[in-house]
Amino acid sequence: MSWTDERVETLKKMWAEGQSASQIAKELGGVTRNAVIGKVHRLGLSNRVGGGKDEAEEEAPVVAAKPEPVSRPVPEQRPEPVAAAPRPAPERPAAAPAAPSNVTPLPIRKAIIPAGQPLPPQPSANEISPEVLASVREVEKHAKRLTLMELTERTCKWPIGDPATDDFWFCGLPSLPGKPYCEAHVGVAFQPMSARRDRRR
DNA sequence: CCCTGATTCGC
DNA sequence: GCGAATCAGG
Repeated sequence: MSWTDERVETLKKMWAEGQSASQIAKELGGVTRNAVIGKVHRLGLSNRVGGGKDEAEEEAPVVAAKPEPVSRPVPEQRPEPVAAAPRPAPERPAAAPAAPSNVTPLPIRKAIIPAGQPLPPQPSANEISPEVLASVREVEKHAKRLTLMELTERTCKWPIGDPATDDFWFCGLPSLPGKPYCEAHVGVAFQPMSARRDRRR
């Protein structure tokens, strides 16, 4: 692969957006993150913050206040065509995590049905043992609260909170090799048929 | 160990 | 110019 104008453009764009070299490399394909970094330097568009080294994860403010300057209500034009939206978890386990939000320590949540659909399936979380639920809730206290963009192949992609509000993030704990979720969440996502059969209490 | 960018240097 | 190897750090 060579650095065609198009590829360079993608590189510039993504780098400007703050994407990491590895993410850019993945997007472009055919190159490693080293190649991307090398190109970035050759293009002279190195530092993007002004700091020197390291520039990794960033604690996402729980509530991102509106960046309204001081006296400029002018809604600046944001020409962001932004490429394809990052895809969520690729697979759908037997018991899809429809709304694990009911286990988060949040104030009373308004019953919002974002899709406006009846949500027929609803794999009733009642079929999950109290022990597992308890451990999951415990684990979620330690969740890394990652945003969609911060997820990788090795981070738990279990959604927590209400997608319709700002109280939404992903578990982010180390996922099991080959699995989309961490140990605790795999436990509730993948349940053997046998264990699912009339487990009442 | 996972990840990040920075630098070097043979090609 | 390119990018793997290496380095330095979180």
